[in-house]
Amino acid sequence: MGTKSQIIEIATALFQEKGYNGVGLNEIINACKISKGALYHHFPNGKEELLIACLGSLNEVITKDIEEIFDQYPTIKEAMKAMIEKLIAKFETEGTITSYTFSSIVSEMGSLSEAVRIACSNLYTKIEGIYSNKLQSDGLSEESANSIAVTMTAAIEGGILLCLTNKTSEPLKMISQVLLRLV
Amino acid sequence: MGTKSQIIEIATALFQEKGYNGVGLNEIINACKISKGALYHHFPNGKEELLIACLGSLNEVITKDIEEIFDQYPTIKEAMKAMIEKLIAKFETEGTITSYTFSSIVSEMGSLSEAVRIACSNLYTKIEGIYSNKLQSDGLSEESANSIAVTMTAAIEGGILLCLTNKTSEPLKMISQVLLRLV
DNA sequence: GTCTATAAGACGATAGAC
DNA sequence: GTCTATCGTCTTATAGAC
Repeated sequence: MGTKSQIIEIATALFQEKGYNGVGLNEIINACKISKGALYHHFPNGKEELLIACLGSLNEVITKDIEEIFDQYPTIKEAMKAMIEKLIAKFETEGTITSYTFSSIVSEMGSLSEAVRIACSNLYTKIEGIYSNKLQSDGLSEESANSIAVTMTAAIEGGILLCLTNKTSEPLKMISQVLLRLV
Repeated sequence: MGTKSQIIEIATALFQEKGYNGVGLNEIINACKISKGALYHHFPNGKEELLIACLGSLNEVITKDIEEIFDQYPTIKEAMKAMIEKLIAKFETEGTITSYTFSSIVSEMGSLSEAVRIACSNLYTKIEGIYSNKLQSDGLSEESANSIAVTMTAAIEGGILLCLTNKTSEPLKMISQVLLRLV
């Protein structure tokens, strides 16, 4: 079923870029070239159901994407370096970053439901898990690996915000250097 | 001039918590117990003018607050530790963090104006500057201090997002430990 | 400087035809 | 499964009285 997954794909990018409240259903159906009726056929409970579907899809995409990079490189140092470089390259060509971030949705959580919070929490947990596993296979203790994994997740999410705000990829470049010094 | 500054104060907290698009003018005037006419008297250009006033006010408040903490402690290590502990204490008593974060506004920037982006950029630059100065007075080179300052800014902003998402202060506690190891 | 009343439009959501 | 038409609500913003 192409339509439903196409809606999810397009809506995900819009939500990441502008936030949940920053995107209207009209904007989504225009971008997808479908009608309001079609949208509500696939998501009978409306906009928030669509958002949660987007977060679920994002979970799969991000996990697959990051795991692929992490399988390519033997140590966390190399894998992390490659991952952030990919992020920077995308930012420099496209002018925006949507890849591994959903801070736009998280930061509006004060006006969203508990189901959304849990979906976001699952996503962060999954990302942290990938980092932590690689750190442990590099020889770190579980406790130490978890702390660094959380810091990496936070620094990258924050770094993306800084890049978008300053319209330059410098913050992520600096952060990459500093994070690599941690391991 | 009580009214105008009161509007700014209340609106700032709401914007930080729910994002720019997550807060309506009606919510703001109800919280301030004023009328729509009064709001537009003080901010003739409407909601975005109010937002920019809020970011300017936030600039003063955050700077003063962080500088006060940083003046109290001789090294960045102690100052940063105290700052994050203050953040955690506030989160644990109030259940939310609005203090030194405006990611909610930044992350909606895709749907906001250039003037807003610049106001946010100024804020991040100012915070980074405080960290960097302290790092340099601790003996680090300018280049090294700047990299670490940016990483600290990003990690704290990201850490706040993780705390709000997971409804626990653990992420900031872990991040504090790791960041302090950097200096 | 603050108020009420109102405008014009966008919002999310629904009904019913095809 | 997709469409159009519509509903009620909420949005930002304005006008004009006091």
